[in-house]
Amino acid sequence: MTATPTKRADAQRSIEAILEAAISALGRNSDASVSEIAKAAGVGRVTVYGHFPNRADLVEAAMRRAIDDGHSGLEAVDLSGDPRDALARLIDSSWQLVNQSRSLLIAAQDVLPPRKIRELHAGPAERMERLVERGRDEGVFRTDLSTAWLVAVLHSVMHGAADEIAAGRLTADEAAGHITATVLAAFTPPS
Amino acid sequence: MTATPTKRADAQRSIEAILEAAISALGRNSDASVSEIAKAAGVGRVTVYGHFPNRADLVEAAMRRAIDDGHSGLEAVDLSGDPRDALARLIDSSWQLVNQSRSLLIAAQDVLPPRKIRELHAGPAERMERLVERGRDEGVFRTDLSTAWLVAVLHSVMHGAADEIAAGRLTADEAAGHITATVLAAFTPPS
DNA sequence: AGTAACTCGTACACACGTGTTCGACAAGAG
DNA sequence: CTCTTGTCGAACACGTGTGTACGAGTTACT
Repeated sequence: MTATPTKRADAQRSIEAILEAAISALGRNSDASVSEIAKAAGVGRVTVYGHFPNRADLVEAAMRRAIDDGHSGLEAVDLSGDPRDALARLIDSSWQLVNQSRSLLIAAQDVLPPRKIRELHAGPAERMERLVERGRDEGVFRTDLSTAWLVAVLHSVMHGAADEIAAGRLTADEAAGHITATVLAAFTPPS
Repeated sequence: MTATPTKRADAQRSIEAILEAAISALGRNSDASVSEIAKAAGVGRVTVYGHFPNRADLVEAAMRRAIDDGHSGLEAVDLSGDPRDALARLIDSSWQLVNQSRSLLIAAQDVLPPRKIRELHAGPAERMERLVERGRDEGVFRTDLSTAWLVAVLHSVMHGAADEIAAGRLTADEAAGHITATVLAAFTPPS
């Protein structure tokens, strides 16, 4: 009868540790096993299954957590003023997140259906799209290509930069500048 | 004593079928098993191991074959004249290949060390780099970013386009034009 | 025609990951 | 303090993929 509405403090700590470990472990290796994640969390493998029914559910929870954490930081970015400057600011802030959790994204893509992925990204993606739309309206971004394509290009270039860093041909410091310089040029209306 | 220098005609046919099936199967599913590949080739799984010691070696051979096939087609592309036009022509020809075998590339990345991947791509990549270099020398491509980065951007955008097609937000027909329009703008020197 | 090369199916050994069950034990909540 | 909740390790069942071994049958060279 005396149902316990909230989880016990003990359990909350475990869940916390597991999610953090999952983000970290999957960030390094996109197909890390549940055992590895449990070990990284300082927790037994069985305990993980006590809180998450599947590996898939665990990955989804980790993904959601990582995105939510990043999203709150992104919302602080000022998107007013010249869209080009605003885009540069947004890239500066987004880039770190994309670079750190790109392996986690791959893990999610392996396990989750595409629509789930899209649903998780809906929040951050929307702000980006609105900014691009505004730039198009104001004539500083090109309109001969669709907004969806321009956003996709931005994503591609960021992921490409992450690959270049992994390959050792680019340093993390240079990346943001390169991305901004490239994307801004790509978004400029053709003369 | 009477050593047979060349493989028997029988065996050559099998190897051929296996490689073709591997390219096709891995092109659809980057982690297709040896069984699947063998079945697709109309051959027993054991026969595959008779010609390729590992799954990794098989993937490498398939990758090499796919690249060589594509490379010979790419060599026919005329790279003289305005570097922008030449780049457009090269993209037109390269795009199909990248789009078709992107899943195969993923398979290769899963199994082969990065330096092997790079080594396999060395041939096609070199022509591309030389073209970009020439464009930079002639002042039509920007020099404030490294050649390596510009080439990486081109790759990223092509792979991104492949993703967009897979997601159903872009048709294969539109792709080449979008890629060219985007990359040409990205390569233009900043005013 | 004879011989070596090749192919096939089945079966085995092995490794790895997932998800579940069990019983003993610790820790939080009332 | 007591009882519920959570944790732990070990073990099990299951599935999947890799690579190897064997024996019998078939195909191509000479």
